[in-house]
Amino acid sequence: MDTAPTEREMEILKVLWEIEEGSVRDVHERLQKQSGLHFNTIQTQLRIMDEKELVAHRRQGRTFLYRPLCTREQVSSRFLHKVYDGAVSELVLNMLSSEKLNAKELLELESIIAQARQKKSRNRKKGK
Amino acid sequence: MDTAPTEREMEILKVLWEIEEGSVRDVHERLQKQSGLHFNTIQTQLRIMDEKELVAHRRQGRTFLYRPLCTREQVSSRFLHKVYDGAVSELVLNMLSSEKLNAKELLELESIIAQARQKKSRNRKKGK
DNA sequence: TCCTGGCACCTAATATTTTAGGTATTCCAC
DNA sequence: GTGGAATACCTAAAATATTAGGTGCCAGGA
Repeated sequence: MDTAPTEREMEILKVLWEIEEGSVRDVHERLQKQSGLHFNTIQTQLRIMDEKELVAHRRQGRTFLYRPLCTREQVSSRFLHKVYDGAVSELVLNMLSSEKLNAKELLELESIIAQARQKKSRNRKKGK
Repeated sequence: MDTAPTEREMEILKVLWEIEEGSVRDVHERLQKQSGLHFNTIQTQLRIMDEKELVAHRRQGRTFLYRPLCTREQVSSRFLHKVYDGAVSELVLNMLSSEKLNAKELLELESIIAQARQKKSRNRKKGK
């Protein structure tokens, strides 16, 4: 994964992130409703993405099963650095103002971070 | 802002977010070191971005001053929905695992969210 | 006045992405 | 076997993004 995924490649990756592994048909079916794209279009995209090493494939009988090589973490990290120069808190601040989270969601978020922090301090004590 | 900014457009937008408003020259100078792009290249990009309404311009004497119409919030929100189907906590979870924040940064993050939550509950009481 | 530098504006070449048609092969049902 | 369906593979057109050359205008200094 060196080149950033294009818009369409992202859509395909998203499907693969969900299903973990799938044939052209699997991806096509899930994209069909929204996009109306031709089967071959997806196939070609996947071949190109294979060349770019955004995905990899293995054979199962006659059909190829594709899996993502590029992860959501990688894509997100790239985005963070591209748009925010890596400032996570800036990003979060913007999310809070644009996404209208309810109290429960905010609480959940807070606890996610608290947990990460506690885990970190535990590890420090253990000398990890 | 309807079409998503392309890769290059994003770089230009990022400059405009920083400087708020600037001429082709301003943008070009800030991009020159990294990218080595020609002045006219930036000018053309800005013209196209103007057509797409990613930016707007006004005249100051003979020169155009461009400002971003597309905000970081918009770009981020779009990203969130495209990649995570809008699940903020998923995104944050991934950020926490990929970005290696230190304890201080985590604490800051936690407090940002706590503040947002408190503000929300205050507003609820006031019936806002 | 004349020249020069900076700019908008026009134009187009090149590269990349996006799309899908056509062919060949294989497998399964009949 | 034969026909049809599903698939990989090959190919290329169309759309879009990226890049920069060239022209002409105008303002300010010589």
